[in-house]
Amino acid sequence: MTHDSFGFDVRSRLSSAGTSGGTESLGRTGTIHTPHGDIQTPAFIPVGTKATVKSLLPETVAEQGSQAVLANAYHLFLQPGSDILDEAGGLGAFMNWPGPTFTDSGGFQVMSLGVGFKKVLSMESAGVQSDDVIAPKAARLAQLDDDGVTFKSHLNGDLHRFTPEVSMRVQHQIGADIIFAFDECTTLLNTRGYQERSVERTREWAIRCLEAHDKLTEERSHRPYQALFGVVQGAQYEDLRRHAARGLAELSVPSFDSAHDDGRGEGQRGFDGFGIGGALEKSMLGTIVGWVNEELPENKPRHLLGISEPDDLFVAIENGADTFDCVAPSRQARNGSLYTPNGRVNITASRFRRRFEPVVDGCECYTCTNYTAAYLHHLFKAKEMLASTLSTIHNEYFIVGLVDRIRESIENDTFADFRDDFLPRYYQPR
RNA sequence: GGCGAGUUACCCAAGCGGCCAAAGGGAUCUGACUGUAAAUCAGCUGUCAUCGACUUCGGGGGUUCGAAUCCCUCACUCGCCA
Repeated sequence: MTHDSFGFDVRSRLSSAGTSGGTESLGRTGTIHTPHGDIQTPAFIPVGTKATVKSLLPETVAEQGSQAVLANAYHLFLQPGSDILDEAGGLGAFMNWPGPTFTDSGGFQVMSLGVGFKKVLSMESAGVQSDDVIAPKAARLAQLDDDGVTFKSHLNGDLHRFTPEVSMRVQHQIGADIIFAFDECTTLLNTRGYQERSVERTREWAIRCLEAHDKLTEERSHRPYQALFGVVQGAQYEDLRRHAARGLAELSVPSFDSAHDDGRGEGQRGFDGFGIGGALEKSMLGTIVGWVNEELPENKPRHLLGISEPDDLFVAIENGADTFDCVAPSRQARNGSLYTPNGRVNITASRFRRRFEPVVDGCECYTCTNYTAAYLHHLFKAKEMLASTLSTIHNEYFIVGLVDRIRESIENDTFADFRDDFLPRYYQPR
């Protein structure tokens, strides 16, 4: 009872013996099947917001181990326009990426345009709650209502409106293999009451996304099948998270599209997978992912949106997350912050001026096998664009490879050993 | 040889009697970045030090309660005219 072109198989489970406590672990490995290839999970998916992983050739993205890339509907809608992606034959064809692709719905952008937003907040700042604007970076560009969002383009100020239906249309035009429902992304600083209303709004939007998606899938049956993931919100509240997850998992709407029946019966459509999004207080990340994944069906993939810190990856995978995306590896690379087994280092620091060794000894990435830390240091100091390229290769390789090794450790039943070896070294005081 | 303009912290450059240890850049150094308005942003940069203290604005000498700022003088730089 699987789709002809999309599906998910669990391959092995994280043994509970390998984790703290004696309870059954939610962690697993598996395979996501898409029209453009399979993704072995857990997997880290690099972000290519505007149909490019900044500073990298698509061939290079593949060489450093990435199985898929994630682009953004909001950005591509504004520029060059999702109709152009459609004419080009879809995101993959347009950017010359033959593998699987994802697009984010634009919900997060609407949020971050509305308020100065930090996704993972520290405990201190999480203490204060308010629905007022939180430290706006500039004037608000977005206004939210129950039907959708009206916003000004950050590029030229043009007025636009996103609704669940618009997001679905845009994401169908872009044509990624996996697309996300249009959700409202709150911050930890919103009040409990606001989070409740927001979860309800996201659920209503999810229904509209499913209906619009079904219609578009029918209309555009000449295109490869696109899987739709619902997004679980609910901030740091257990009851809201569980309620949101259960609600989305149970959702199904009448479908035109019997060809893509997912097993819930002829003529019904539900989500193909799920995203976990929204405000996450770092110390609760694993707990929250666990609540959600206890409610979500085991036979569908779960994507944790916007996370890639090593400790977050371990704890999220242990709690049943399958895929991740995050801008951090590439952004930090461009800003000179490189990953090592002993934590991040700022390659622009003067101590690297004469370090004629790889950034990470023994690292098998293209950068470390061919260039020295001193050379990267120089490229940054000289503001040469090769600095971004070489650093991004290293950082993406590091995080993609880290998740690959976590996957292997689950299959070898050495997850806990690997984690307990890796994390203390990575976060040791320097 | 004559006339004019100038000399400010690592560099460029404001300041033209007190609010100046001295604007603003750059550079240096350090740090941050979690569904990318990010090749971005923040802090630091005379000395010692916790408040605070001490020595700076080409050199020297004056005027003044008080000078980077006014006067004299010397040195150097750059223009234009011989």
